[in-house]
Amino acid sequence: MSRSGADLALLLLGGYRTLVEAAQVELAERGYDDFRPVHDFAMRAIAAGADSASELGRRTSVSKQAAAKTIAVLVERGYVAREPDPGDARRKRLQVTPLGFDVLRQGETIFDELRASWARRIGSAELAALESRLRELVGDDAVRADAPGWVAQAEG
Amino acid sequence: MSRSGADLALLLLGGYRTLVEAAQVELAERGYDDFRPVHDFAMRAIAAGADSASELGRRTSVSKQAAAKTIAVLVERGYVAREPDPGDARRKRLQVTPLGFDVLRQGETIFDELRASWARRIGSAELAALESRLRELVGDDAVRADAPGWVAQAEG
DNA sequence: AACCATAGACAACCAGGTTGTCCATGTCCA
DNA sequence: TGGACATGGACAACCTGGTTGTCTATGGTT
Repeated sequence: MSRSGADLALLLLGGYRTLVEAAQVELAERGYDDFRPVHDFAMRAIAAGADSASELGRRTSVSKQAAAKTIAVLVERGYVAREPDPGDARRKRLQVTPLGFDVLRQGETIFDELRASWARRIGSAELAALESRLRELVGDDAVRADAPGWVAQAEG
Repeated sequence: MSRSGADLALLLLGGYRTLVEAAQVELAERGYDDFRPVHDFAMRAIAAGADSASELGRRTSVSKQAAAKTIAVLVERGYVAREPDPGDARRKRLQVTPLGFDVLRQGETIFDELRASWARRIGSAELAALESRLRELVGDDAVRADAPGWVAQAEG
């Protein structure tokens, strides 16, 4: 029985952390090493149309320089391709590669499996209730929005 | 209605982040600038008896060097005092100062107020249920343990 | 043609971590 | 008592994921 607000915060962090750590381990076992939430965020934004470093920065609430650094690692790992934009010589067009989509899909699956295992433990209804209370409290957009800045940090 | 495991993770992160950001802002308004969870953790460990950098490192699952860096900022801000240990010339004894206890107490109060405001929004019973489900899922020790490494990162 | 906005590269810096090395001190044991 | 080992802390170099500032090349507008 926690009466303490600080404990509540730690429980929430603990939940996030538990899921992410498990996902990271599982992803590593499937051959995608050192894949972090920040990479996932960036790739999703790119897949969703952020096709340049500046645009990625804007969409993820991060400086274009920070975005460029993340892109550099994604390119190096083969998850994202960067090629000159034929229509604008300033830009380098970004594209998620097939390998990149693989890791996105697997990450998604893993998180869904983790959620399912939680549902088995406390019951589907309870989990759904937990989610909807939380959604009420933090708002729907906490889920999209500028998680990255934070996500970057809530890792290990 | 989220079916997605990824959304669940983001909701949890969003919750943590919402609380911490609000607390940070409020603490800053009360004159404690740039006080981060990592500082809170370290000070609590010191107050609980981690009276040297090495010991603090052990208790917070961090290298002694990292602990020393954190201590340096706490000392610089006057939250922690560091003085030679009379009984062992290798050690520097750490102590939370009265100012340090102030900020701890206020942080605690702020988090409790935030929790209360959440309780007003979704109902005490609902919030308590949310906490106990979460506790079931992540375990009690997620609340204590080695949050620091993570906390360090789940900031802004 | 002149001017301004934009994309991206590069460099310096910050926080909070890591590892490795080193020295001074303390402890233990033959 | 002396030598071996363990411990505390300082220092330096490095990592990641951010920041700001500056610079160049290109594009768009008037």
